[in-house]
Amino acid sequence: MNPPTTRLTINEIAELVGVSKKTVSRFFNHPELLSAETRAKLEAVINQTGFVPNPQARALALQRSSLIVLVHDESDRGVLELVETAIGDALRGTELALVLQPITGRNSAGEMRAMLDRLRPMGVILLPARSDNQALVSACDHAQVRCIPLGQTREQQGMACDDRRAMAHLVTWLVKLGHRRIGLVSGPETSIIAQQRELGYLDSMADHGLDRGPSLIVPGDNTFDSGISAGRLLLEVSPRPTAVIACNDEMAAGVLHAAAHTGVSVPGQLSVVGFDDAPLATRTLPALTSMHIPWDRMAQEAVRRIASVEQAPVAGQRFDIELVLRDSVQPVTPS
Amino acid sequence: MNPPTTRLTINEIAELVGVSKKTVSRFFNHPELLSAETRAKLEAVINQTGFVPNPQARALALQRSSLIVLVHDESDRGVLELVETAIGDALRGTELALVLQPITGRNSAGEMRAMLDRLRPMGVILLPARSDNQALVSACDHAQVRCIPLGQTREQQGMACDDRRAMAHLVTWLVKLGHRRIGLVSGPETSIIAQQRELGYLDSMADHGLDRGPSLIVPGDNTFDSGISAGRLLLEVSPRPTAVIACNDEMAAGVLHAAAHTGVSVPGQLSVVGFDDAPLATRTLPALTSMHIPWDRMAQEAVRRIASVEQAPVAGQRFDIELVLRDSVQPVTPS
DNA sequence: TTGTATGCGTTATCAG
DNA sequence: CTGATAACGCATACAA
Repeated sequence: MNPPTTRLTINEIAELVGVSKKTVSRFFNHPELLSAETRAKLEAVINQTGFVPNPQARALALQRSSLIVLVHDESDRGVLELVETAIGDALRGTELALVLQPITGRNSAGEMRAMLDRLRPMGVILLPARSDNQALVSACDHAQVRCIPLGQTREQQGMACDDRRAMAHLVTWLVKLGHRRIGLVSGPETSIIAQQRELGYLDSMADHGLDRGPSLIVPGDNTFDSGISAGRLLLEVSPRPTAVIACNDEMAAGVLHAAAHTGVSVPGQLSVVGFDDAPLATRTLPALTSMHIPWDRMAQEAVRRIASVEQAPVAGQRFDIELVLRDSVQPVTPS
Repeated sequence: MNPPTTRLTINEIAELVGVSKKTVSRFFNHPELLSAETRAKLEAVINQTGFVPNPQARALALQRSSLIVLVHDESDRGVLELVETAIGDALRGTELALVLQPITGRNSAGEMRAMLDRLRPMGVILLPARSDNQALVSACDHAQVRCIPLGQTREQQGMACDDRRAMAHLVTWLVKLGHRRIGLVSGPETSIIAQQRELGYLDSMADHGLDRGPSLIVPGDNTFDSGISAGRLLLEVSPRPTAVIACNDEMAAGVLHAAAHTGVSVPGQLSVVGFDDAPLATRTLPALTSMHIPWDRMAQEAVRRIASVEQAPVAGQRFDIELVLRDSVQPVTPS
């Protein structure tokens, strides 16, 4: 059942079947080049012995390991959590393993190159806001490592959603509920996703002829604390917004806290909506209405692309965003 | 600065310095066996070129990779998040990388052996409730890889706290605040940590001569949902508890929800305290008073032990638990 | 379609 | 203290 002491090698399999080791190797890498007969014989023995090629040796010969690296910048634990779980599921029963690589410093390209050089991974998945960083993608290209950014990027590669359109729809929905003063807690300025969402907000506010003055837009950095600060600011503008959109759930939770500290009830006096639909959205009180970004599906598709043998450069793919209704939004009550 | 195209190998370093490759190898593995002179020459060239031994080749020769595996069962994201971050910090600037390995199935020992066999990691860190599973520790021992369970275990190995004593203190503290009816949402029955905490609760309740009937103890499984269910149950017992302790923050958040749905105000009518002091504890409303388990320090110490060259079997180490005061607890108000 | 020889970059053995 | 040589397990020319 399980190799008792020492593992089988390709040599022993070869001997067992009565072929050369190269033939065994081919069974794994180019099975189509084998005669049906030898293939069958090999398959039998390999299944029976449960032989698996040694990944370390493979890595040395191939200059490429069986690792998938998830690069993140620790700025958004919610997304990380979602993606981690999804990749874990996708990798179950696979030979592949997931490496978690925080890259936070200024010299991110350098850190990336060093990592690539050490791990020689099979592929890299970039999480926002690292997915924006074209230098990281280039580093992977240069190292011949497949790289898939998650979330919108300038180059439209990778797995992404149409954040601009989704945000516009969200604003329209709030307007239909009677909201006229809608605040926005935006994400990091340098983030393409944050930019797109802000544009969607501006689009839609303009469409509805609503005030979109700068005081209604407060920049955040995706952290809970920045959500609190932004929320405080937003609650001070007058007339006070009746709804606030935050670019992720962490910040939305921060807005909830700001409201509580200011004595503003949610959703009674203020509606709040987040982005990502992270686990946190269900933990808060009231539970957060949130835009569901299918991070899990994007991650799983990314894994598929990386694991696939196709040589073609991976084309981008688009996913839909859906609104998940919970308890933090209410129609405006006529006063 | 950075290797432009192809990496340097030990051979080229050897040639550059004018020694054999074995000598270069020794520089990294047994520097004490080199003459001060050769060592100095090597050091100069190695620093200058920034040469780093290829981990894949090293792994093949040594039968051991430069990976540290974090094994978890997805039951407690809060702890995972804390530990992940801490390990990330500890590994910064190191050659080591962190792989994330969920092990959830019934055949956990089998999955563990397969992983060990494939990755041949430098060390394994076990998170609760996987740290309880002696079979997993044995699998590591058998494979000669260093294994460090986090949190209390039957064998008192690894990094742990005195959960029983801490829980007893917590109960005493609540009693001093005037609480007499104190409910407990316990963890998974099979978890040593959960057992110890329950014992601590029982100890202390008995010491204070308080009712510790079974209705005040509701089992949970560390998930948010189980916290909600347990909270509902606890709020129905009469007379109603004035305080509830949950064995982790996720479940404590669930109790918060149960209270909200039942119209019981926290901390006004019900005090709630959690365990772990996970990020979630600050996100909830009210923010959770929680027992701070130093998961970060335990994880970093575990990494240190794994990375150290010492041959001695790693002895266990004890850490302190501290109460972190937030907004979910209040003294009992005389009615 | 299959086998032979060689390389991948490092470490360990055992001489000197 | 140091160096030639053989592992480590697999993959890729190239030849048969």
